[in-house]
Amino acid sequence: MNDTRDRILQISLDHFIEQGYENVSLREIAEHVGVTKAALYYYFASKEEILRTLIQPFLGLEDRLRGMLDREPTRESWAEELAAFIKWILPQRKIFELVESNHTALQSLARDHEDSDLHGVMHDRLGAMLSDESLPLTDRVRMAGSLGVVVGVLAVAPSSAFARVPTEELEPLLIELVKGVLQLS
Amino acid sequence: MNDTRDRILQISLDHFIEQGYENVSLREIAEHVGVTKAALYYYFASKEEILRTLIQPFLGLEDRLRGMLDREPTRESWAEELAAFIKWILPQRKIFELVESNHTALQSLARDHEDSDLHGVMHDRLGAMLSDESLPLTDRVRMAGSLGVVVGVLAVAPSSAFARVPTEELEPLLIELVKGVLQLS
DNA sequence: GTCTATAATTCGATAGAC
DNA sequence: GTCTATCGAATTATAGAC
Repeated sequence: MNDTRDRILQISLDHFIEQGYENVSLREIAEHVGVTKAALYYYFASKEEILRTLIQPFLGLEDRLRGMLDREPTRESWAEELAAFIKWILPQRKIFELVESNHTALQSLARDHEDSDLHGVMHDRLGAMLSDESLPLTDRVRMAGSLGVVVGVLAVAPSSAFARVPTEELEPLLIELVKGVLQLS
Repeated sequence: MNDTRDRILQISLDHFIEQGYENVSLREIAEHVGVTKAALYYYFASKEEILRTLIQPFLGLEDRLRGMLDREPTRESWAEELAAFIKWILPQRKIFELVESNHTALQSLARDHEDSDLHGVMHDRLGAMLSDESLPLTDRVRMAGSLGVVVGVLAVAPSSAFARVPTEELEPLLIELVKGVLQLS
């Protein structure tokens, strides 16, 4: 019966998104779950492990991004990669919110463990790509902007806004927007 | 001679952006400034006051946003408002980064004080606008996406990427992108 | 203005009973 | 599995000397 464990995860997810990982205490989580702080430690070895469990679906992302950015992207290839990313990310929108609203927490999480540094890799590779002056500035701005579209619709906009719009409806709209920003439509 | 005070602000700004407000201790700031923790309290009454001083240029934003969203925006009016916002925000890019990477800190900051709730207002109004089902879904997605473009280029992209691109060069590119996403070009 | 020293609180984590 | 009780560490903030 993993009921308690599931509720810990669900409540942690909600609170981490709304208040930020660092501002949520284990006492607070335990209160909402209806147990004491100590009970949390029966299921998770630490607060960080709760966070790490929540973002587990994202761990494959690092390799994905490495491949994505190693190929010296053009506007065309970037559009294709972003489209694939959109399809992959849409069913996990809420966890994407968690990741996007807790950059710094994930950063230190990866620093301590020799864990895969999700956001560090993304940040560095993105920086390299967008700073590469062999590409025209307009292209680089469009690449950053097209990524911003995805983040904007899925994570910057209040979750209430599009939370109930089904994935299948959102996906083509997003892909069309991305292609538009990259001047490929 | 406000030299120490200025260095406190500058170093705090850098660290808050890179590590997140909650993960930066006053001890750490004092160390980098070259004084002791206690000296910070000669210039600022609290850690929060350092943050509040840094985002002071943004305090006018709340009224701006209120007006922006009270007019039941269309794609056209939203494009105009965003263009004005871009022009206003560009000279303060770094502080925009601070705001964007510290949502939750600013949220609790506003909760305690009866201060103007910068991000709370933005969040609520945006949510209302983007949830308003009297507008077609495509328009609402485009509005969210156009905002995402701005955030993406100025704050999501690593600061190294476009930090040295002059404002006058970035402004027309951004405005063109926004208009494109809103199908107005 | 800046220091040393310390108070007061909170948090993550552990020990051990049941 | 969950509890009570507590530890140790870190943090913000203050008091008072210089």
